[in-house]
Amino acid sequence: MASLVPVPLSTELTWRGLVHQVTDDGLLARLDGAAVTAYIGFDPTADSLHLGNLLMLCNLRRLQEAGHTVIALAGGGTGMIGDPGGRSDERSLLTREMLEHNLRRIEGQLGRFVDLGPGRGLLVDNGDWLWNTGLLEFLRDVGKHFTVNQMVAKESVRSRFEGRDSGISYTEFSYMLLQGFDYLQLFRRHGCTLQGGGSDQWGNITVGVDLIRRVERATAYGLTTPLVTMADGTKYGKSVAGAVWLDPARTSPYALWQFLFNAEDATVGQYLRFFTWRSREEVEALDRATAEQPGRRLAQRALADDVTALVHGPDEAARAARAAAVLFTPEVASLDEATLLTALADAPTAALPPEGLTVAEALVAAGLAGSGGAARRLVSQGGVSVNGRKVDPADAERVLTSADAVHGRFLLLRKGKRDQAVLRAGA
RNA sequence: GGGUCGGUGCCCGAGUGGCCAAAGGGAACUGGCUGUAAACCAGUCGCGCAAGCUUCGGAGGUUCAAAUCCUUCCCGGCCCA
Repeated sequence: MASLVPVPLSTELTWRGLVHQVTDDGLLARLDGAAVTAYIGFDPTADSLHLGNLLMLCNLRRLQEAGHTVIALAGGGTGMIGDPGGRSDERSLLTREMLEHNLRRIEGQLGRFVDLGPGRGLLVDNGDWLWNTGLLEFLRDVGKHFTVNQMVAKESVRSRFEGRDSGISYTEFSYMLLQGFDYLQLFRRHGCTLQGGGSDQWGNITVGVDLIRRVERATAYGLTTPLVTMADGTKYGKSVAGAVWLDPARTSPYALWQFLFNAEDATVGQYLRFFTWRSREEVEALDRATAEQPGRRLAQRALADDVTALVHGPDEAARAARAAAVLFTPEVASLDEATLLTALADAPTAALPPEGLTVAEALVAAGLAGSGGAARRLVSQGGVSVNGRKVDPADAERVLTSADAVHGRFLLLRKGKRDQAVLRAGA
């Protein structure tokens, strides 16, 4: 995982396409020099980080590997407010209990991606200062440095002014000041002089940079990364079922691997640059492979293997890859039980009720169809196979018996080309 | 607090007493072509095998009949104080 080649960090970030905007053109050169302290914030809006956050985690790690000190900031304070950016409507506030829960879970995840050793990295919670700052103190020390005029001009706020039926509460309007205050705190406490984030964070980051200049008369920097999007322009990391999470309980390693493996040709190269540690030569070779032999999906496989390993470890990645290989073989039914068992360990599974089920009922039980009608529709459209064999469109009501189960225990159901699930009997 | 406009299916959005399970678009799903891509083409897209049932912010009401009318409550936008 460590970059063995001594490529300057600025070069590294540039060829990977990770630099979107910088507050000062001199920043990249500085990154190749003496160690700086950098931070990126993560708000605990859910109890797990997702694929979108992973890019920021990767960036932190790249900074760290280049010798810089990194701070992962968990937004125990800002999470109470909610960033208005990128949203068309007001957020519903999290309760303090939910927030606490999310915070603990996310802090645990952050610690797995950045080295928190002394002098290497730090995990902080902005609740540490935000909960203890008085309102008057905040208004005088922070608010005084910004005019509403400039705050209103920020993209995150302006978009909420233009919306026909949306507005923005004073609460969310204040968010940028809180984030600016965070940066100031980290500057004072830890000498932090660089804040990173997605391009949607630009406005918030510059508030902090300005604040530090005005209050401390010091120069701090901001660096944003392009927003990761899919070929159709939508935000990356949202699957059909919602976000792709880093918590294996929410998104299994198998599901993560599958999501990555299905990356489009048009964007897989960008993802490899963003999310993996492959060298420029390797990535460009994979680009060529995609161009010349797209059907082999070598780039997608590399992406799925690397990122799954990064998030869940190499063993889980290998298992997910094996499960994919097995489950997408037409001969699944003829595999021996041991192979099947290991392959299925990661695939979505549900218990097989002892009584006979119709094909339609089995699909619902396995979670592949939301209702009986939907299940029947799928079968009649020819989109279902059981144990690798397509179900006749007229057979939705056929009762599956133990004779249909592989090794008497497994029912391998597949919807369409990609969606697989297993019903298994007994323990 | 006053005025005013609005809250429709995953999202946007039409519908203003029956012809409404509710137009249209997007998303999504299946099939075809492929490569477990993309694009494109076709079909599907509340629940139910069906008869039918349950939906249009919540609760009541008027009516043979309500997403559509009335009352009230909740939520949001804009303007005023």
